[in-house]
Amino acid sequence: MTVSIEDVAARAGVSTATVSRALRGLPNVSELTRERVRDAARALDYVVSPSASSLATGRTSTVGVVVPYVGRWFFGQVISGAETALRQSGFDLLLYTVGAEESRRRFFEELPVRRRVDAVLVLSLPLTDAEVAAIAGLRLPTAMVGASVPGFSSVRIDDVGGASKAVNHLINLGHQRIAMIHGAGIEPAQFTAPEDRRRGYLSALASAGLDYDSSLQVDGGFTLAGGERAMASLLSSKHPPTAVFAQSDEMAFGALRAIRRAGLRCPEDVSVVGFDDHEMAEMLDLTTVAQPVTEQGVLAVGHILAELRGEAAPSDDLVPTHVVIRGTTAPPTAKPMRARVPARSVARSAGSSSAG
Amino acid sequence: MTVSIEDVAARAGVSTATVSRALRGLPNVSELTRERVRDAARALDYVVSPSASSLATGRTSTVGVVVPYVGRWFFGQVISGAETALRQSGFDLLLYTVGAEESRRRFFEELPVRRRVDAVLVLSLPLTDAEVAAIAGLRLPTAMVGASVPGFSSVRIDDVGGASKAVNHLINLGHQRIAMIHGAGIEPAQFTAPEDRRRGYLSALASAGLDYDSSLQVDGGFTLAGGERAMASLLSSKHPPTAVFAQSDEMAFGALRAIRRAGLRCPEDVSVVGFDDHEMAEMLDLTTVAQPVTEQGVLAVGHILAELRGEAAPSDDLVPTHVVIRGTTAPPTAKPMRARVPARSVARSAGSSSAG
DNA sequence: ATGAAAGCGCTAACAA
DNA sequence: TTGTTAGCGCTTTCAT
Repeated sequence: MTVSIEDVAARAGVSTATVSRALRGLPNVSELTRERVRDAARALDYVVSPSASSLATGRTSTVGVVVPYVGRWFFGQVISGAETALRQSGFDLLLYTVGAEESRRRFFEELPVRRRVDAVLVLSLPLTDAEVAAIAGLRLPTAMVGASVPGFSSVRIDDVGGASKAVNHLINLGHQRIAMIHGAGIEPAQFTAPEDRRRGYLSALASAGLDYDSSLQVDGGFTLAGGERAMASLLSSKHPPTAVFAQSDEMAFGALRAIRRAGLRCPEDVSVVGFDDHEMAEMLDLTTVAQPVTEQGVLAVGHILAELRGEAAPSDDLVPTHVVIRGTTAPPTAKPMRARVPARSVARSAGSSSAG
Repeated sequence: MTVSIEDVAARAGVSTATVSRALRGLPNVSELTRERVRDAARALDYVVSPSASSLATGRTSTVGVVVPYVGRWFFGQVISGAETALRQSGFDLLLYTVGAEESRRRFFEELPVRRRVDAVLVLSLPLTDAEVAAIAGLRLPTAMVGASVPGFSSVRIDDVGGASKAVNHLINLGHQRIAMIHGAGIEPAQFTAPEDRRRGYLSALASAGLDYDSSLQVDGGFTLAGGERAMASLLSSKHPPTAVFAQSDEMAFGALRAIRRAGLRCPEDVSVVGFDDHEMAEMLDLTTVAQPVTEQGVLAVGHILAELRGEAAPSDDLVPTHVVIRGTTAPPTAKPMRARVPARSVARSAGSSSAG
């Protein structure tokens, strides 16, 4: 029924060891023999049994990918990148979605990856200490995307740089009162994005010599509804901003809605820039900070493969971001909505401020 | 280093055969012995080696899931459903994304699932005849979601019913001139959604005694841009519809944009209903046809597990849909609709040609 | 109810 | 360069 290595060996007139060597491209096999073996294998439609091979080598040629949720553009892209890179190196991808509380608990409790994978990839999942300990206990090469944990390789975006690029874009347009809708530190400690993006925001303001006004920082909780509320409160303040930097596109979407509902227009009355380049950002014509996504999966895989080969110790990657300029940002207008006299006549130059 | 079944056997004072039986819950093991074995296993932190087990049984306890693309809400949900169901039955999920032409070709050429999985799940991937033949050649239980192929189990939504429910909703609101933006048959034959949804549309019109007007059927190519063009052309016709049924939410989004750009309003001037309940539908307040998504993954898994147990032959499921009423549908207004001049068409800034 | 032993299909020393 | 052989860790007859 199933053709085994013995069948191939018999047909090629060699031993099974030779077949194994020949098919895996090991040296010390004459080209003639290798051809013979290949022909036999092809003729018999032979496929190596991964279980047998794993059992013999102790390797599984499989990487476990742990992800909170699959159906979001971002994760999909990262997974695609990872899969391509893995497949290229002959690895399979075992998927674990642990978004639901229950499944997450079970995953870290039972660790179903044990004995099943050679390495682990954790995507955008800030881990608790106990969870980190569980993963560490596996003693497998592990890489994380979107979070950094000592001892594991990691791939993250440059949140600080991205945020300051976004804010610089607004500054270059001539804005001076620039608010920020942030997501407060609701998540575990490793989720450094809110803090990093805040730092980027502050440093951009500082290096432009702009005042820092704490009343211009509002919490949007990283949700659309939160962003809407935050924007509404900003608009109703006595001295509203002319531009807003939202720490996520979702919050920016909410902000757009709030602006519309307040009877104002974007970008004529208020400019908005988001962060993420969410799938819908293009559709809603949102200026935002984009990150290379697929690449992060590829990089993470690079890390674990290197570790697997014993070539490298855990290391961190910080990937750059760039501002995608769309229709929600424009120079401030000298409208009565603003109480202060705007400093005008800064060249529009949308393209020039694009950070590559 | 790694603890094996022998270690457990030694510690429990039984044979390896007994350990195997005890741990797998087989009968013919005294409760006392079973407890002893369980304790030993727990104490040693024993985990069965899947490779060894696979090699011995010929089963992999793994299911291959083939999907064109991971990062879309729909696929994510289906995968989640499938994974939960699989995990519950002790199966792992091996992921294959074949969206890219290249990866798709390689998948069906090399069939990397051979010897690796016990069954295959194909999600929303209309297969060519050659691809069907390749999968069939695996001789593995196979289920498809979103397409039906003779010989394989399948799970699909009731496209005909869904479409007619959507159109009935419009009819119940009082609409009489109801257009349809469809996606023509660009895909392989198995992609029956366009045709089925058209049938639902027609049957709803027919049973309401409404006239059928072929000029009210426009192609939107299943894209946002196409939907926008289609809607624009409908609006510019001499006798525009008061309501539109779009065969997909994406096309509906485009339609909404066209309406806005024409200076009209939805639902005051035109009602729009979509199909899919896309992630963004709620955000854009789109009335649409929703389908149970996670459930389709669960059902598909049910099929293959049943086949795996030899309990069932391939069979088909048709899952129901329901209309989600939101803000884009309303009764037609009495006053004749006329397009106003778009006030802001010039004000739009560069880089916004997302509708390309 | 339990044990002994023969594989499952491959890889990796070790020999030749 | 190639062959021999001993595992890898489990399951499954077949005995007992």
